[in-house]
Amino acid sequence: MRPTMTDVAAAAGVGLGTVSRVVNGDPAVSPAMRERVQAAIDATRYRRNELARSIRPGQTSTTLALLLGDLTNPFYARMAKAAVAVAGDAGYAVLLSTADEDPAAEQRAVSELVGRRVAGLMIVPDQGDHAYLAPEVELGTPVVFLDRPATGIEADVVVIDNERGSADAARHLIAHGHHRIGVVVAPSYYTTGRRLRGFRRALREAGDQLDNSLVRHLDVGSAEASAAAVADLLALPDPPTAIFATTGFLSQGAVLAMRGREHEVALVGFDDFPLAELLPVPVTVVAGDAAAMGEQAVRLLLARIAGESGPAHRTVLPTRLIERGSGEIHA
Amino acid sequence: MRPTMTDVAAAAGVGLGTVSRVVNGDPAVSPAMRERVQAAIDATRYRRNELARSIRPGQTSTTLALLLGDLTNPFYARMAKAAVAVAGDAGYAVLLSTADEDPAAEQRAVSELVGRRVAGLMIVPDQGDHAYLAPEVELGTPVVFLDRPATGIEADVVVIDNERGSADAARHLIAHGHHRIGVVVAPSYYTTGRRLRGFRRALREAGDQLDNSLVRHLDVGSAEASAAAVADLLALPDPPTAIFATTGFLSQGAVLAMRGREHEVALVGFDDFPLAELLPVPVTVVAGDAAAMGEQAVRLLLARIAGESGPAHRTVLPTRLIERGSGEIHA
DNA sequence: GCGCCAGCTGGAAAGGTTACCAGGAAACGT
DNA sequence: ACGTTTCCTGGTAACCTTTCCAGCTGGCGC
Repeated sequence: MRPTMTDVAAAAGVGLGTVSRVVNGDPAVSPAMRERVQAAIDATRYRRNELARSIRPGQTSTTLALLLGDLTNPFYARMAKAAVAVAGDAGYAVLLSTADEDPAAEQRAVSELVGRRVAGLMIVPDQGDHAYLAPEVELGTPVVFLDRPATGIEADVVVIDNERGSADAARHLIAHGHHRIGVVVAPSYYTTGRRLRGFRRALREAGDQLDNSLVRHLDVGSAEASAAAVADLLALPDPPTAIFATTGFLSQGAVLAMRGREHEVALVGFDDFPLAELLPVPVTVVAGDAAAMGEQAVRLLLARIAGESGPAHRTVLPTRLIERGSGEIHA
Repeated sequence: MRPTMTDVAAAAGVGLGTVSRVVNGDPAVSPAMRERVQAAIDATRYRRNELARSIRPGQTSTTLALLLGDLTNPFYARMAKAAVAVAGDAGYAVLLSTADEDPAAEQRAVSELVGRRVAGLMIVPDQGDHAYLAPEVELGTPVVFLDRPATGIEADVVVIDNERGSADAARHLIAHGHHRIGVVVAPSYYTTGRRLRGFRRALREAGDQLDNSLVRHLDVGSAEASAAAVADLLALPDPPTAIFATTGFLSQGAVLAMRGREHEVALVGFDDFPLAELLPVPVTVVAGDAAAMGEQAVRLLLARIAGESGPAHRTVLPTRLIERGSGEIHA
């Protein structure tokens, strides 16, 4: 159906090897011959078959895989966008796969991707054990974890500085006079745990203390669950003067619950989200650089593909506190 | 490096063909033999090489390609998520590529993808000519366009009903007593043109007329540009009582510009966006079903891959008016 | 002028899989 | 009991590309 090198060779009346050399820009071919073959390539509309190319031994395909939970989360969308861009610049395509936080689905997806002989795997891991990846890594498929490390295997990882970011949030609230702070914590594993820890520690270092009765651990990380928890907190006899939400979705839920009482309660959230500055009361956020995370992951992968074999790298990206004036106590 | 069928055959002491049959679930193999081979597969950790598999004649790879402009746009993110999910269910992986609205980049990306012998292409096309795709389609790679049709080639397309959706928006505003309506139009080609047309026609059908001096065509589709244009409209001696924004980003810019005057001016926007209901004044939107668009595109592609060869399909998905109470005139 | 080297070209093998063909054994019918 | 059919298995070719090797030609040095 599609023209092959053989077709081009026949059209140009040359050998197969010569066509290959021209296609790959091998300098060991005379200008006249190059021109003749190129004409045949154009005439036949030949396009090199990357698949056939990468079944050769030692050859690794020029495709990376990105496996993540939810593309609808703007953080992951930005991450994916950056990863695709950087990979594309290096001549790599990106196979996108989703696992929706389901360990079994993740494992199935990895199996699919490995079957396609991707040159490297980028994974936003869930809390399950990732020892099952060891044979793949051993067989030469490098793996990079994003946003959170994985248990059961040692591999490169790119995370943001959850603790420091949360500490910044805590200090921001303290500086604005808050002592009674409610916290909504998403049911995640690594990131939210770190965020709570960093927040708590910063308070302690400031001579303050987090009131555990004001910390709500949610069963699901949805805005609705957060809204319910925050409403509950605000209904207390002695409600908190500020809320810290550990994820973007939770912040949105908090905004929902604070409707009409925006000026009584301050809100700081982890993860920036679009429109945060347009809300009735602008929300101060701790922003992680999703694009940098995606870029760094690709770079790590490319280095491993190129043969780098040192110990696992751990990249910790800084966060940025974006103050949007939600700190003052108005009540 | 990685175990191959030959390794499995050697381990099990059987022929290559038998291994292939077991791997592919061919029923013409005795249970005893199946078990023996399966044991060897498990022992060697064999995984079928999809690349080698798909270079065979007639065989098409089990990979689809999705080429879009901006993954950061929540509409496209939802679309991509749905497409990946549906494709995955059918055993297809999705190669994600971005073109950032640049015709040259798009063409380069398509070339890359075709080189990887994807079984089908999903493209969110920009305004350039797409005749260059004709040879690919002829050579058996089906193409589906999403969100907007492409010129220069006949292919399946999935769009939303831009005109009817905008007409709904117009009727909504009329029903709430608006006659002086400002419109911000993004510099896009197909969608925004349709939206403006549908909006204008609905007004005319209601015996009203769109004042062209209140229609602002933007050079860029950013929130900032929209904010500037809306601010300009609101600064008129006789400002509009309502704004219609033709895209989600433009709506957000309008919200920005309307700050502090939310209760004087109504806002209706095309495209739903997160947090629209949390804004100072909830924004009524015309929502297209991005997920349905992605799903339908994959389905069309799979049908074509399966051999369907009729004329091009044109799927027009309905929109939904989500009223969030922004219609009343408060001034 | 002859030999040698460099430069260029052609051919063949390999890589992992599938499809097809042939062959062997067992079972069944007569 | 013999022939035939069915069931199962093994081997081989083909897919498209790259790599390696061999061979050829022309040029240059001595």
